[in-house]
Amino acid sequence: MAVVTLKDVAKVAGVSYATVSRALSGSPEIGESTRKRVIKICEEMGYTPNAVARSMVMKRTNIIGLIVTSIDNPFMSEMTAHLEIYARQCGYNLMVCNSSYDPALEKEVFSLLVGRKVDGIIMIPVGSQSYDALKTQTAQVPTVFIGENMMDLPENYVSVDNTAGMQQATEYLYSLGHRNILYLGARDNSMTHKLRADGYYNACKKLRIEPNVLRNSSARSSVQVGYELAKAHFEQPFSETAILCAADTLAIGVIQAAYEKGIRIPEDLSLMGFDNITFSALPPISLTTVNQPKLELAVSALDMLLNRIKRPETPHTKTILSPSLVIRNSCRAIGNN
Amino acid sequence: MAVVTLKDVAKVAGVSYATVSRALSGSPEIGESTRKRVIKICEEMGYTPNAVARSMVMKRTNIIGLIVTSIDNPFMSEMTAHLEIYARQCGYNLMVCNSSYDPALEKEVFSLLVGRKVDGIIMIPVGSQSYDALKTQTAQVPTVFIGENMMDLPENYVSVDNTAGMQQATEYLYSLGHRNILYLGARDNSMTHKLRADGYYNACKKLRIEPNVLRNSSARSSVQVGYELAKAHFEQPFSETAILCAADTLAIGVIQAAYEKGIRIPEDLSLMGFDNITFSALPPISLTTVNQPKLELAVSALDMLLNRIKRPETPHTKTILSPSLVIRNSCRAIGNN
DNA sequence: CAAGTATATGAAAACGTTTGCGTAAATTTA
DNA sequence: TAAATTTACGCAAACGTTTTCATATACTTG
Repeated sequence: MAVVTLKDVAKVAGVSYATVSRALSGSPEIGESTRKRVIKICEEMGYTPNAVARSMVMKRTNIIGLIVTSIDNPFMSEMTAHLEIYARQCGYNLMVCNSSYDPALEKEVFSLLVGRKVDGIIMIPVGSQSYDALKTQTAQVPTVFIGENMMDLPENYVSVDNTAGMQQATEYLYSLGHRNILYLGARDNSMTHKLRADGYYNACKKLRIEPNVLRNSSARSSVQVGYELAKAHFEQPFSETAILCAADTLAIGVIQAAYEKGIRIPEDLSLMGFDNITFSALPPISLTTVNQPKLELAVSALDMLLNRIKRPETPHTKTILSPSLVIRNSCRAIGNN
Repeated sequence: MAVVTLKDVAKVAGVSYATVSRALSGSPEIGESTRKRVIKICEEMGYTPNAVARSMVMKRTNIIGLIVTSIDNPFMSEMTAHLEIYARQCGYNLMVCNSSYDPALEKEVFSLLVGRKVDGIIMIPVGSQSYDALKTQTAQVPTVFIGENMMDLPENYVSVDNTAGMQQATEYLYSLGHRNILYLGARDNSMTHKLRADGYYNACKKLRIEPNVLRNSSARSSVQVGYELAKAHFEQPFSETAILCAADTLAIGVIQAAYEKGIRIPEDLSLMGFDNITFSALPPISLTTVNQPKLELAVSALDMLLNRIKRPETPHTKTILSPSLVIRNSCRAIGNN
């Protein structure tokens, strides 16, 4: 069980351990014959370099920390998968932490990762307020935020153009003939949600239709919340021909409430979401929605982080990606003339 | 940006760095007054211990490696979330890697984690054959497998009693009056699937009904595969009143195929799955299924691993947990007399 | 109060690498 | 062929901790 180290190899090969190190690192300061001989011995002895010791001297761990609110959330887990695969290709490993939607915990795991000397941190923050809480911490290690739009704050982030996406969604419904569109699930405590609502309002103004918003006063957008909001709404008679949700999860809750009321989608009511989580593609759901390009978000975020790791002095950058419409079967055209 | 180290603190405090170390580690070999003073200075200077350096001397990283086939799979991501939270409570961080269902990659990331000097590895293997491929590697670091039943192989694993679960599912359908039950999706290359099929056969024998199996010849159980199998099956007239699927994903594919054929679930056909992935609870799906207790699997696996880390000489252990029926709305009772 | 014991602290080794510097041998140049 | 240059390698420091051992001081005890 004794682990074989550089020194062991050096002893067997009859060279100094500097030579072994150089043989392995591909340094030019070494003779070709010795290199081959040393490498052969390394293989025979089953030598694996100790990454911890290397980190110690190189002052670099090749680990990047990832903080997400909750891994078991389709959006996050998909992002995580993309990030892990791409990071590994770039020579980095991922240390993953859940913040569990708790700002205090978010701060705690951030410190933990700093102590671990990760080379950088990518995080999907609990909310925009994370910025203030983490201001001192993000100064200690290169950090990139994903998903949450930090506006003009001096932070690095990559996000989707939430406003344009929601505007596009509204216009799509309009193009199908809908004039009475309920916007369901606007939240006040999230910049992302504010921006999405803006998109809806913009479209309404442009298309000259009356905005109609059902707010979500809770802190999260979950299936449960969508269900409750819709259920209450369906109690009274309503005149909307379409519901546009601030998130896919909400839309799935609406489906449930509609089902219970005998309201058919899309025959009786058109429905749209936002995010394009994996669920939404499933045949029994088949939700028309706005896609967040998760792979591109992941790749951009990592590229941005790697850049900052190389050149920490670079000014902060933001990348805003374009969302796109994903048309499935939850909306139908209605006569409108 | 200069990071403050133990030595810096020692210099300011006017003590040796051994003393600082002791003050922080809660060693009793230190005067109460110095301890307080040192700790205060640490806080003032914003000192964070360097985990890498500590790992170096302690020969322990407090990192555990997690290898999953694919993070963006509801079963895995839920397990990962449980594992991360519990591991952190135990003082460990998680380094997560995707094997992407590729045995070669699985082997590669395993070595990578060994080089990282993780204290232990938890893995959801690509398949039972992973055992042979990794035999030499699992000898290098404490390893626990999750999900896949390794039978009597000398490995540590925690799994669910797949046979009992599927038997229970079959019996449930029987109790609802079903006598003609199609078992859909049996795979040959997976021990887990073999055991599940065994459960179905056992029940059939016990209940004296004729087994009826539709095999899956591909390597994975996906929604797509379920859809294709069911679609082909539905082309000809069939007499089954219920379909029991080897996995929830398959069942969701069946729902799609049924929907397209105008077959209503559960009115025309009862349907069951296995795993209880998050999807299955969603209202438009509402699948009756067999639950794998994911939290318990995660906790048992980590406990088992931590034990082996403490006492590597312990003989191999296996834990088999009990699955349980989750009754939702995809099955109905039929007259049978 | 002397001798012994307990307590608080410092010095230094160790963990396994990478790398700057020095130098002997090999090669080139004049 | 002597001098200059290049090449190949070894030595040892450094990275930031923890911990063993030694030791000086303070406290106990008879």
